[in-house]
Formats: sequence, C-alpha cells, structure tokens
Amino acid sequence: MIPEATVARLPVYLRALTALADNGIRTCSSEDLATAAGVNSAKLRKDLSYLGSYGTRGVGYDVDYLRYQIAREIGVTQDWPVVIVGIGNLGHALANYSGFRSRGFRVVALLDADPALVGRTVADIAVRPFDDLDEIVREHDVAIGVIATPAHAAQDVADRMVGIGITSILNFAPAVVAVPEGVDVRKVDLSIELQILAYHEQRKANGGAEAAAAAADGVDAAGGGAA
Amino acid sequence: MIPEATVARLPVYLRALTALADNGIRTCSSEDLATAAGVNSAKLRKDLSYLGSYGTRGVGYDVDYLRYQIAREIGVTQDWPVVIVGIGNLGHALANYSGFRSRGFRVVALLDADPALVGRTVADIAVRPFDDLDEIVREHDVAIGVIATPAHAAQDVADRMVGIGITSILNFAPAVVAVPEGVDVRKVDLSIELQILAYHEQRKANGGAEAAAAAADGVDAAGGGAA
DNA sequence: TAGATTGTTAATCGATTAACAATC
DNA sequence: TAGATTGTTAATCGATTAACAATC
Repeated sequence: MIPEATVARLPVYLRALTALADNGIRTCSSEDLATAAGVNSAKLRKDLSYLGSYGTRGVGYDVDYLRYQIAREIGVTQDWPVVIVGIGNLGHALANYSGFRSRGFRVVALLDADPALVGRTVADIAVRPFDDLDEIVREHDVAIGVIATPAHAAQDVADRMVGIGITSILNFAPAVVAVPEGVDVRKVDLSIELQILAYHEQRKANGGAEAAAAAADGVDAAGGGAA
Repeated sequence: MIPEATVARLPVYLRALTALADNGIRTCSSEDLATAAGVNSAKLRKDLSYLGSYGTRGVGYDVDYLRYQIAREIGVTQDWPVVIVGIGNLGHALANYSGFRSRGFRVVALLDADPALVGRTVADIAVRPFDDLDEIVREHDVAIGVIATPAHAAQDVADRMVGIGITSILNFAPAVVAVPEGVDVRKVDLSIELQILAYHEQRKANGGAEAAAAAADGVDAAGGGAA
C-alpha cells in the first residue's frame, strides 16, 4: 500500500524530526525537513502524502504532530521485544546499542550456542543458551530476531526462529538465509557496503586517469579505458 | 554505466561464487548461482550481461573465472586501505571483523578523539588520536573512511575526512552527514532496519486482526482498520 | 543432432521529479 | 489580499521480469 521505498525512508524522517524537536523547532517546511533528512522536498512531500495530510498549506508541518503520525505509521509507538542471537564482537556491540531503547525496541534476551559465553552478562543482560530461544520467544511474544552469528550458523538460527513463529529477521551474518513466504529478512552487510564504495572509488580513480590521459591526447574521455 | 541496483548486487554474487567454490563446485548455471545469491535467474543474467559475456550457452559459468571477473569489476582484486574513526563498541566490532581482510580491505588505522582510548590495542592495531588522520591518510593513501562515532560527532569527522581527500565514507553513526558532490556516503543504520521490519510486522498483525474481524463480521477485510 | 542454458529484447512495474493548482 | 507552502498530477526515469532467439 505504502511503497517500499517510502517505508524505508519513514524512519529517516522520524529521526530528522526528533533532531529538529531537540533543537526546539516546533514547525518546519517540507524543505527544512527534507534537508535534515537528506532527500529532496518533492520526494518528502510525496512520501508523506501516502500517510495522509498532516501539514498546513502556506505554513508547514507541526514537528511533534508529524513525528507522532510517522511513529504510529511505522509502529514504534509500541515497544517491540527483540532477541539477539550470537554474542560475539558484533552481538556485543548490538546489545550495547543505546538507539534500541529510544526507538521502540527492547532487547529481551541475548543467546549464544557457546557454553563459555552463557551466563556472562552483556549490557546488563545475562547471555542464555540458544536452546532457550523457544521459551523466551513464547514468554515475551518476540516477533523480531537479530542474527549476529558467523555465516555458517545463520541458516540454522533462522530456521529455528521461523519454527517458533518469529516473522521478522535482521541478519548481520554474511550469508543469504532462505525463509518461507511471510517472513521478512533484512540484511546488513558491512563488507558488501564497502565493496559498493570500492566500485565507485575505482571509477573515480579511473575516470581521473582517463580524463587526464584524454586531456593529454586531446581526445574525448569517454573513449578511454575499458580495460 | 552499470545500474546502481546491479552494482549493489555484484558483491552478493561474489560471495555466492566464493561459497560455491569452497564447496568444490567448478561450474554453475545462472539458476544455481541465483539460488545461492537469493535472487531470480533472469535478474542475475541481466546483471551479469552488463559486465560482459562470461558464460557459455548450454553449459553455464566457470565459477573461478566469473568470480575473478566480478572481483575485477568491483575493484577488489586490489587492496583498499581503510581507516575506522570511533572505537566504541561498534568500532571495536568493526576492527575485529575478519571479513575485511578476506574481501579486499585492510584496516590501516583506528582513531578516536578520546585520550583514554588512545594507545589501547584493538585487533592488534593501536588506537591513535583523531588528529593523526591527515598523516595516516597521506601515508597510506586511504580513500575509504568508516565513521563509527556517536551521532553528534559524525558531521565533523566527515568534514575532516573530506578535507584530506577521502572520497568514500561508510557511516554507522545514526545521523545524516552532508558531503560535497563527488564524495560517496553509504549509511548503515541498525535502528532504521529494525523500524522497517517493525512496520511490516505491524501490518502482519493488523492484517491478521482485520482479516479475523472481517471474517467474524462477514465483510471485506480491506475496509477494516485505518485507525 | 537434441538438449540445455546464456544473453538480450521488450513489456511491465515501481520510483523519482518538476510543476502547479489548492489553500492556508 | 498577497505570499507561502502543501498535496497531487503527470511525465520521466530506472529496475524487474518473462520470454525466447542465439548458440554451445
């Protein structure tokens, strides 16, 4: 109903509105908010139009009101219990991430298959055995699971999560996990992000070389360096 | 030239090919590779067609050959020096991330503005003062910077990076950073990913409730729960 | 040759953007 | 009323997908 591209930007708008509110700003134009969110104002207005009509022509948007409307649309006016599986370096960092709490998420458990980690306390939460997953999910009605294990364990963890009714997974493991229809997986992958940057970086470097060579040769750069 | 959506998938194909190679598989069809990468085969073939014609009709792709071609296209046949700024929980995890080394990236320095952290060793690398950034970037010819600071420091760090010639930034701080044209920024944001999942999760729950209510009422679900 | 599978075409779909009428 | 700014339209652009001719 709301386009996926819009959904992915709503949290960005929410954060920008929070930043404006923190600076004591009560009202903003689509131009102001777009700048704060790093998009253009036409896109912002189009996105907001899918939610309803929460602005005032000639005036702009009430920051608090719009913020609440977006939060409600996303669903973060309620609290979402979350489990993190895999308490290595990354899981550790995620457990300590303060942005969870303030944005509608609550880490209810940390799980790891390694008995050496079980019982340790991370971010004031005791690490529990992976086998406790079922019990924890039932007890806290967890709908969102975070996978921070090594790649080889990711599919097993996902299968187990899906098996007990988790329908949304955030996967930090560098592996593709297959899930049945109706389960959402989002993937965060550091090295993929870096590789995308590297691709463009390489073009910049080559482009520069081509442009320089072309300038020296007195020819058009476009013909240049398809290696 | 190569569509951005394709560029973003090339690293996924690269990883899938590496997994196939690790399993001793020498040749694969577009169908095989698409499954391993989690996309459909038409999209895969279309994507690969932008790079050239590296398959054999009736046969498929040579895994090693295709892997090399994609790595070359992305630019990860060479090594990219990277600096990480902000050695908190996340920076710590990033510094220890083993996927860097194996995928064409080399962490040449860890920097932090906090004197208490400077001199500590993380992942066998000594943490250095943020002010050493210029020197390090010049010495190692760093083109890619990673920001893992708190939100409030991100823009300053980005400005400083751009000032000394870094043209690609991976930003983990929960803040939008503004950069001049020609500089690429990619953003990884945990809480945004979770919020996107929450949005869909909420729909699933509402959809279920609506469907159930509608079934009980004997009316069409679509009319239901716009709160 | 017959079967398999690529690389490409063309149709469809979804996202972005500029422009502007509506309206505060 | 005049100026400002939203919400929406319509045009453009880019991405996805199915289908199939090319060809191993």
